[in-house]
Amino acid sequence: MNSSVISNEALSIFRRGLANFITFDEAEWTEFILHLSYKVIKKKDHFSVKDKICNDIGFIINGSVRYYHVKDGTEITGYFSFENEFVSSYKSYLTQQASTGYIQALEQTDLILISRKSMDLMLESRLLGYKMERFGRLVAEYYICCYEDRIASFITKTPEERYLKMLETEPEIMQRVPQHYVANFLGITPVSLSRIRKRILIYA
Amino acid sequence: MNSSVISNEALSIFRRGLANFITFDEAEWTEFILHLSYKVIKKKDHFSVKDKICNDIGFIINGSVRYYHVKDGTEITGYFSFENEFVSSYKSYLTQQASTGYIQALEQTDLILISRKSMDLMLESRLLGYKMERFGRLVAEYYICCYEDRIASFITKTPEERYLKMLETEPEIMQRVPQHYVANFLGITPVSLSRIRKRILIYA
DNA sequence: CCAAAACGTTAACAAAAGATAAGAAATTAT
DNA sequence: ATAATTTCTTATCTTTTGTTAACGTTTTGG
Repeated sequence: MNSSVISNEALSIFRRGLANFITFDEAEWTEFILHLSYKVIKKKDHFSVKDKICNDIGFIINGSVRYYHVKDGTEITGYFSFENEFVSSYKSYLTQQASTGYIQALEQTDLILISRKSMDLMLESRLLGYKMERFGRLVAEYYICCYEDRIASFITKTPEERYLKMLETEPEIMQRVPQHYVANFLGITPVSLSRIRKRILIYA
Repeated sequence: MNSSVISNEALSIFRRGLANFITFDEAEWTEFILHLSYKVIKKKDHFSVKDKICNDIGFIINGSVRYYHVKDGTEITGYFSFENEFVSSYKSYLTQQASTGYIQALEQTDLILISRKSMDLMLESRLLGYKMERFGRLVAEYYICCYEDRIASFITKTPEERYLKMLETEPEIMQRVPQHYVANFLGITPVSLSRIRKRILIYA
């Protein structure tokens, strides 16, 4: 692998981010980083593409991405990931089936990658196996919590309420992402979000 | 624990259901079932309640449940689980924080329970630990795939399309669940679902 | 630096969904 | 068995959203 090209700074950012889930001793870390690689994606280039298997989990050192689907020829953005977050077409990575959507860099994005092959090797590894099982479990459980909230918001909230909640809990999204992508993310059209914003302004 | 009261039939159903994720040898199974308990919930009784921590994962041997939130005094049903599926206020179970919703039996429901305490013990166990880490990972990953599809359907589909998709992929829901619950599940009101059904009938 | 593309707002109209209420049908409970 | 409750449909009206298009502004790329 090409771990040699990963800067110490990037590795240390990654290690800190991982600490939310798992910590490694030095021997483990040394073996672990042998399985990593580094990638820089230019703005608008894709991390993952429809109809292809997504073979990596990325960890964003710098930059941001959007997930989108194409329906009737138009792109519909479903989600974003920023620094210190993971990025993957998770279902495709897990099931090794073709992805149904795209992941595209919103700006130049630097990533540390764990390939599916590396992950499988680590899961079988004497030294790392146990810890990687746990790591995988904790990451998956973390995303389950996020997804649960997101689904609940679609069920129980109006688009306007979802927008207000988003301003409250993740206001940085509005700063970093074009508004029409945010509209899709909220499950509405860009025109509709513009109207909602106007409505709210009047009472603010 | 009270594994003694679990019928062999229920245990064997459970073991078959688990086989989608993990298989146990006899020694493991013997230890594993010591951590299980059995519960029968009467129709309309609750498996999990808002503002309380959900301390169990259930596996449905018989029956069905619905998940719902209460908003402005009205119940909004977000999901269902049936035989051979797990049931839990998953985020609450994982984070050990109060649940934000309810889980209620739609009919008399028989469950095998794994308490959070038992799960933690098994995760620490010499014999079972490794396997339970993997089990937890695979179950969480499975639900991530489900949730990803569900979120995508909210982003990319109209209510009518979601309804048609549901008829296609999980038609049994319409058979077993009151229609106004299904409406909530689709993110719309019962009146709206009734109209959609009428619209579709005309062209069918 | 300039042309092209992308972005956000607004308007006008159509379509869909929400709210409320009423009534029929089915289910449940006593 | 029948009274009560739940469920589904339908109607009316209001609100919201979708659609399309136009316009000005900003950003991007060559």
